[in-house]
Amino acid sequence: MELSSKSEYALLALLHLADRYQDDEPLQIRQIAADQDIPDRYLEQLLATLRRGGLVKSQRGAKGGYLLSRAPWSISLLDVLRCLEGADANLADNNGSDRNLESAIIYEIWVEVDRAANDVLQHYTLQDLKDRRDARKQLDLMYYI
Amino acid sequence: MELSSKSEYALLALLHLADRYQDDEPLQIRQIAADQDIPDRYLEQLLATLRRGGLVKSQRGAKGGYLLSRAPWSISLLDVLRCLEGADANLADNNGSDRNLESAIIYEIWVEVDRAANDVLQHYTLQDLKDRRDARKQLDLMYYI
DNA sequence: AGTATACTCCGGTTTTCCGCTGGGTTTTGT
DNA sequence: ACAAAACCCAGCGGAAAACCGGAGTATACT
Repeated sequence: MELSSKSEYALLALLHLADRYQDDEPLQIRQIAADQDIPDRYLEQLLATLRRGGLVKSQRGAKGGYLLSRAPWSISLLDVLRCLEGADANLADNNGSDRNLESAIIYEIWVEVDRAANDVLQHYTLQDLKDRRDARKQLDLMYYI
Repeated sequence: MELSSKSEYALLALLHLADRYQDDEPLQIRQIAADQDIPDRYLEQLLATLRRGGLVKSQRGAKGGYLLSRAPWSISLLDVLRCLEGADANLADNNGSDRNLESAIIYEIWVEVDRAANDVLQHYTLQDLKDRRDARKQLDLMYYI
């Protein structure tokens, strides 16, 4: 139930990329890392994972950087988190089918918990995050005036 | 999103205790540990935590052991998990209120995810687990005949 | 062509946490 | 008195998370 730094960093970066989805100017790691105060070498790894997962595409060389490969409204938060933890690849995924009855029951409940969480994550997209942030910005501005 | 051994062990132990909630004969750590194949020294710690959380009470000395301090239907799985992770005590719990706007938004979503998961956990009690297990036992028996 | 800029790949390090173990103390029934 | 249990505290080993570094490679710009 803990939001890892990994997930947060990735989402922040993707939000950044979503902001300039229109123009095809790529955004550099250094840029994102500096803006959001994220260790750049670590962000690099995460973006590499996201690239392998097909969520972003990269442009190498000078003037290079990263771009969102799909539209912001087509990328759910579940997509992102799945991509990140899918990289760790829990191959030894104990489904608990071999354990005793009590453990199996507990595992069943856990599946329900997981589904409930995933339902929420699936229904939010990067665009939703962007919209919510922009709305909040607007609001803060109004209070200021 | 991972069911820890800690949580599973605790639930298994509580389920055991729920089974003999009627009689006031306490159940020993060794007993539970042996039945469910749990390292007893570790289980000891977990039960201590559950005791401090008020979910079980203990009887010291010979013929001692543990008893459920409340009725099985009044203890939700959320109660149990909260008790366990509350012990770790994330005192430095960053509510993200100090961070920037983007992080705050992400944190908000995470709160929703957490609530969705907790809703499921809250609505299952130890009694529910017990009932479900017993029903499953019944079912297996029928298949056997 | 040459150079600066950026990603890419691969590995190493540090820190943190989980699961687990051990030693010694205190309480209680017989 | 003795044994059986909970209690308390402290540490350990491995794995994962978080982070850093270096050498290589692709690309743009001049």
